[in-house]
Amino acid sequence: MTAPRAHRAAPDHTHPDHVPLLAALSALADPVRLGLVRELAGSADWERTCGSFDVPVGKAALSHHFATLRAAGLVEQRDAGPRRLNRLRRAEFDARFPGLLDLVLRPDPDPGLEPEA
Amino acid sequence: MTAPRAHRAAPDHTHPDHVPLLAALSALADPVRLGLVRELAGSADWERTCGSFDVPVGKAALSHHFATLRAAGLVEQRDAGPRRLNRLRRAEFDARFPGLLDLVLRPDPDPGLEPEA
DNA sequence: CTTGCTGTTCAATGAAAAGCGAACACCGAT
DNA sequence: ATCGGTGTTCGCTTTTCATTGAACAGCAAG
Repeated sequence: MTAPRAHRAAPDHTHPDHVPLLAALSALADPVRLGLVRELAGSADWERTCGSFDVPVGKAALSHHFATLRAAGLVEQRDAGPRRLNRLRRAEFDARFPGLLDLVLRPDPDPGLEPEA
Repeated sequence: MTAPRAHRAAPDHTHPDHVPLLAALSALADPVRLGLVRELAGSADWERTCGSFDVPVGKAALSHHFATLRAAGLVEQRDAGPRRLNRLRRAEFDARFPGLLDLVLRPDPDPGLEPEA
């Protein structure tokens, strides 16, 4: 009781182990969320707030995307005062879907090269 | 010219090398297409016709799904008389997105286990 | 307590995609 | 030429999902 507990409602997380493959794929099959994951992977744990990401959407949409990422077991969030800190669940997610994160974080070899002239 | 050429319009394929990651993920992030890929993986090349798959959709939707799979570099199709034979582009797709097909074809360890009581 | 910042929720819109039935096109066989 | 089987294309409906603006809630500081 003496510990400083958060009065804010804790976000509901889903552990990667309980995430269906389809949910994982769906979560990653979106340009905004893909950007979030990649950007998050470039930072240390708990170093990024939700608003610190460079995405072309408003706060509302952003909040929804983070909820999706939590439900897919990709992101863990912790409250720190008014802001919410994020962490990529690298090891856990990779244990559940080996190689998937590696694939997503690997630089795209040839996204849209023209076939031929 | 003496060779028996197909008068039918050949389906337009996209080589996996030219497929963006997002397109690959989107193609696989669908229950029907996921089923098609898995079922196709269980058969030898050019052994399955489009209509031979056990999916809960009509022909029209099925045709659309196959078009998506072709565009994602997952499936190659060849005309054989009135029917269209399919092949999973295992090696090529795996070279472009290492591990992704393995992941999809791996039996799901724990899709929907209840968290706790 | 009031202000300011962060993030979530609500209600609604718009766009994308999946679905179907019907019509059409192609091939092989009769 | 006609027919049966296979698959595609054409509208059209329905559903799903991303997005927004505004309202709301929590926390920190003044």
